Amino acid sequence: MTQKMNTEARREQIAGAALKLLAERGSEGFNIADLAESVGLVPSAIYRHFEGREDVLDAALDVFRDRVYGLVEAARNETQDPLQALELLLTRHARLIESGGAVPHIMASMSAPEGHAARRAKTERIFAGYVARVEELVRDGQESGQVRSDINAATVAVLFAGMIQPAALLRHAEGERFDITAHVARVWELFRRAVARD
Amino acid sequence: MTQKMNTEARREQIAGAALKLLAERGSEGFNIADLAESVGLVPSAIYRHFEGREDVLDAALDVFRDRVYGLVEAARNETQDPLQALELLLTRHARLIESGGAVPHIMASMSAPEGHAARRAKTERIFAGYVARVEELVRDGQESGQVRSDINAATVAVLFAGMIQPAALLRHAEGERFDITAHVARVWELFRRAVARD
DNA sequence: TTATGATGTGAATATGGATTCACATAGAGG
DNA sequence: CCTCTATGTGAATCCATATTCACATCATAA
Repeated sequence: MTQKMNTEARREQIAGAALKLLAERGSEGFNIADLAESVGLVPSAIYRHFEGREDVLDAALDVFRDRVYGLVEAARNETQDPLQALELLLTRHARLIESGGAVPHIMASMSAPEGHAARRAKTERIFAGYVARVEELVRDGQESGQVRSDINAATVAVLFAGMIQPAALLRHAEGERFDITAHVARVWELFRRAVARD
Repeated sequence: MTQKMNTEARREQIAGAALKLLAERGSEGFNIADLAESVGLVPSAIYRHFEGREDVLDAALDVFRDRVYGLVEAARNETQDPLQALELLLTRHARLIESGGAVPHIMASMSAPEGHAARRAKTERIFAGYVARVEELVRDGQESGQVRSDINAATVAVLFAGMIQPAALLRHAEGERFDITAHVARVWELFRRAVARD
């Protein structure tokens, strides 16, 4: 028998594994059997720690949120320079995606079916929260004079998110062939030119 | 009984309806019963015109591809000015999204499960084809001297796609509250500054 | 007008996964 | 060392959908 664990540790382990599967296959391809196998358990064991499938997905989204928001926090703490923080953030995203992290198909959960409105709402909140955090960074940049003040911070934040999403998609589609690090470096230059005060 | 139609017309009708549902709910929430109802048929009738669910999704993706590529063609034909064509294209995307068109969650099909590799591959091809077309427009712009020639056309094309995806997501999430037209107008200015030769 | 095939219908049937349940056992606390 | 409860297991069961099938009916063309 697989070694027993207390439910708190197990929950975290399962949620993490679920996020990984979710990132690989999207919520459509996500199923309890594979999840259980990926943590060395039998399907029914999952129910010792979660109410059911939706509960697992909910927990996975929590992990996702913490990880992504954590990325923003880390970038913020690493430098006082807001523009540099954004660049750092972008790079970290690239690294996370490269390591099969997540991000792309998670957001696809936003298109969750009617019945799973809660999941959808949660994903939307996470995305909105992310954009809001980036927006704040942009505002800081405007106050520090590095970012043009004649542009809308929210718009910039959405554009920033737009640098990540398609890259993640391409990475998922083309795999190794797509050099996300190089792409991100190039697209950053474009972004900088768009938003930096000359 | 619902009026009979010859299979060609019916197929088109069904594929169009399927695309609509897909855009609203994603492939996870897509089911034959709702599809049938949306065209005033009974579920089993769908099988008179399609092999099965995957076949329907395949046809819906065809409609999507034609529509999106058509947008690019239309923008191209409307003006000789490549940069203006891109702006037109962006605006048209916004309008398509606004009218509940599609785009966002379709691309989420890229995360189709293992078993549906064909669907996934097809979606990837469509996305790649879209980016390639935009890239060509960017190249034209570089040749005409409107777009900086020291930047990578492919990178610009991906960034362009990145202006649309998150906007579509937000539109889906926030609905009317998100003024996609206004957003697109603002983000276009950013994009222009990033890529236009001064 | 009528014969015929194509299209539509409703009632099965099939299937893949989630969920439940009765039973087994590890492992923490006394 | 013993007990008792939380955790793990395998075998059902349930359920939502896809899919099939026998039958009905419309559309068309001879």
